[in-house]
Amino acid sequence: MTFRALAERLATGPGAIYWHMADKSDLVTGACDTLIARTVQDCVGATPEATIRVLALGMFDAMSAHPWLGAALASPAGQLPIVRILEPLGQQVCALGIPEDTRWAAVSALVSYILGVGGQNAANGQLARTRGLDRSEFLDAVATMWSQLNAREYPFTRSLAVRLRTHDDRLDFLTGIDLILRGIESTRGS
Amino acid sequence: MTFRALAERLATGPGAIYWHMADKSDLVTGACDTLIARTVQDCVGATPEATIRVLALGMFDAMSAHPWLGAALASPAGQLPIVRILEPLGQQVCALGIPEDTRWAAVSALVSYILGVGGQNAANGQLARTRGLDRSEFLDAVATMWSQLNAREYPFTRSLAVRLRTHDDRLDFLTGIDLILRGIESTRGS
DNA sequence: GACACGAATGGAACAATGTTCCAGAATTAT
DNA sequence: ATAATTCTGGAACATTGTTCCATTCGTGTC
Repeated sequence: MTFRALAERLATGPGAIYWHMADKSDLVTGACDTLIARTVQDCVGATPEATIRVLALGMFDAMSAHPWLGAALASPAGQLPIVRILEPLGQQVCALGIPEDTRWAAVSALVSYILGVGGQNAANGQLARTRGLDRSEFLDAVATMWSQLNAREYPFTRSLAVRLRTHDDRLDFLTGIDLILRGIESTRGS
Repeated sequence: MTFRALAERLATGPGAIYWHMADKSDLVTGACDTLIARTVQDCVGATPEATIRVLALGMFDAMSAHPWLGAALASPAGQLPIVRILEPLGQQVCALGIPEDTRWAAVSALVSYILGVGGQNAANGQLARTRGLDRSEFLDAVATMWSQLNAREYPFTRSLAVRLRTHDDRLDFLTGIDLILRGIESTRGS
């Protein structure tokens, strides 16, 4: 979304926008903020783990629905949008009974993973869009490239090529969350 | 790094560069590729877990040393640079004895986490640089902002503010990797 | 040795985009 | 009604990726 496009949609000029906003990062951060606030509120599950899953999935879906979110969340660090995600995750990790000295590691791993997947997905989507491919065409292209890799150097990647065409991003994402959750819980006993 | 700066450094014009490269993404992808290839080669540890740790730390250090890497790795998805990371991680996960149907989840979680942390760190660094802050000043600014948050809405984030000033990015990153590794290994039995 | 032809150069120009400027319109206060 | 402040919107500026093209360089040929 460019400033001129925004100005046209608002039937005004760029200058009018700059009277209300300092710069583009202001605009984007604000949009992130309201969107994430809406996404994060009323995320409750039966258990802390379930709540974390719901939160993570909410973020995943928000980033899928708004491709700019993934890219936008990468830049304003420590800012309000990130805190809006950090806080409920942290509260749930506390509720899990994780000792204080490992809470930060647990929460930071969750946040990094969520933002990492989101950013990667957003980039994939944007790449596909600029090339005029839909999702399955894009996956096909990647799978084909992977299957053509050198068999001796890239055995593992080649073995993934088939599975790639039919995989479910959302499910894989949730599996990753569960993986981290299990890792977190295994620290509780030690 | 802008094309004009690059042209000046090379004592030539932009046109000369375009004779050899298709566009900027070509240039960046190429740079990523050689850098990651160098980073990933000879990553060996005593055990698969240790090797994964070494690989991840290598990527972390490379992204710290070259801030553009984090941003660059977000865009070319499924491309060679990503595959260069995916492959050795996958091989080590295989060596861990993870059953085939959960290998993808394990590897994809690792990759997403590594890229997520890298991207976030790169963004933090860039933000700090544009504001002319060094690392400790930047952490101070974030810690101060966090400690001034509303106590009722953001208890967890506030409780992190103190710890933030003295934390070690590299160590936290490795802790996250260990978390995921433990989660991966706990799937082996089930 | 002169010439021809493709490879490579480098600087000017173009297009898109974030940003600033400013003359004026709209609104509000006195 | 007048003055001052707020707000608008379009023109202009700076930066950056990219393209164009006249020119130069190197190499093989007669």
